[in-house]
Amino acid sequence: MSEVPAARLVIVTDSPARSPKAEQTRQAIIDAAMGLFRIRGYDKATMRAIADEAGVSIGNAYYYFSSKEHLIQAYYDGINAEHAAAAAPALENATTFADRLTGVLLAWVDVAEPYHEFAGKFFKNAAEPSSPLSPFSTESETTRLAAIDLHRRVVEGSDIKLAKALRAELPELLWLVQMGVVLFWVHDSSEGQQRTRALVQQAVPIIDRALRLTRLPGVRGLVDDVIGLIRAIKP
Amino acid sequence: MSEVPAARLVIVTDSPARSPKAEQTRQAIIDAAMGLFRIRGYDKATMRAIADEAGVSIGNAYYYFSSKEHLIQAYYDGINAEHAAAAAPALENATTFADRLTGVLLAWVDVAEPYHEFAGKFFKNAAEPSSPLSPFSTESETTRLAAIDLHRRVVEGSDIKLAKALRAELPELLWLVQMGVVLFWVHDSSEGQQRTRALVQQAVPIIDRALRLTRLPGVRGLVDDVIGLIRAIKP
DNA sequence: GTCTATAGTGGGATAGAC
DNA sequence: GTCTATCCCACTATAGAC
Repeated sequence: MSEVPAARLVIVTDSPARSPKAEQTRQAIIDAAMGLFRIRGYDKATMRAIADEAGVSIGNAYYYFSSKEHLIQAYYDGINAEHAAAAAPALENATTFADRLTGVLLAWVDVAEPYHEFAGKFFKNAAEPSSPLSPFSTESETTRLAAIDLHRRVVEGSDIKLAKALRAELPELLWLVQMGVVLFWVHDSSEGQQRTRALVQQAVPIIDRALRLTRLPGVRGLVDDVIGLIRAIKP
Repeated sequence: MSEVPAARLVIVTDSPARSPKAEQTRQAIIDAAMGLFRIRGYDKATMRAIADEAGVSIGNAYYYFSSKEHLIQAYYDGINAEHAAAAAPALENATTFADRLTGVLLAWVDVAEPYHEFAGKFFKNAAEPSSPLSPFSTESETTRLAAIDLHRRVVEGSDIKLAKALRAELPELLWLVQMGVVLFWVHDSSEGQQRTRALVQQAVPIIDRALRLTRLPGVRGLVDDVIGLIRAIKP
């Protein structure tokens, strides 16, 4: 259940341009950090210990990651890349909207599971608006757009029929749903995060039904207003 | 616009039992902290500076507040008390559901405004499950229940007609809406948080309409499922 | 460009005397 | 309840090796 994924996280940030050797060092630091985060927790995994474990000097660790938080950012990027990979089967095989969305959301829970224990520390920093780690920040725009794109594929490959305007906003709305799942997941201390999985499995059919109801005559006007509001508040 | 409220915040936590002298010291620390937070920002308002400003030693400051974050919690409690007071006129005078909800939500924005700049610091606690400051934690249950109670009064004093089960869950749902508003507000850098105010004013009528639609035949079954889900995931 | 070693700063938090 | 002294750690600075 709580195994580290066999494959290494392959990180895709754009910090210092890579030589093979540099890449190796960089990866060693990330591996050491992730290992220590899991064993000791975020606070007790000191930069000294991480550098030590990776077999480099503190100075060198800071050469690659300008703060302890940036180390987390690397981890965050890794989860996103893994998520895209883990979601691929669902996006290839499932045809109904509900199955596709469930597949993508559960894939995230699977991918994130090994890091659940210290994830709180990470999301804590992410929740602060001034932090570059915030999912709403410009710094994490690339990551965010990639995640939204995943949900664009959920919608586009599905059978669902919706008003054009709603369909256009839906990927972003589903990304917000995913953020909600993450918030729930962070607080979920059940074995293997079973409660989060149950939430996804029960919530998705409801979302699916709600979306189909938007074509109902009495509801359509309301949906237009919601769309209008969304567009008004987007920066 | 950004004035500190003239009246001192009277804090209602339950940390060390009060002697008059203790109360005085405690309040001096809070006053110093709030002043420095606003002038220098959270990070630069060091515990040393706060203790200094309050005329006590660092050790003494930690005697009253076991961490810098707990200093913020005291603050948070103060905002909630102020919010209840500021919401009272709306709860006494407004009769429609929409007006009552708008009044309560805008009262929060008014009360919180002077501290918008460093508010992000305490908001990030929401995301960290292990923190006693999390709005979902058992430690902040009293505060949370008081806030939910405010929304219970929004519902009870209003003209809205809803299915019994939905009506029972509504105060908690409205509290979640308020958390959403807080999330938006924290990221809102517009002058006087005008965008948040606009959001509230546009979103409330939509919520109002959506709630009234729940009595529609095609929608009723969906609402029952949502209620079922909510009850299933509540711990 | 990659890396080491080391010395130093500042601030959150604590121990223990009074 | 209050203080002083101290610890620990993130982070910086620097000087230089390969």
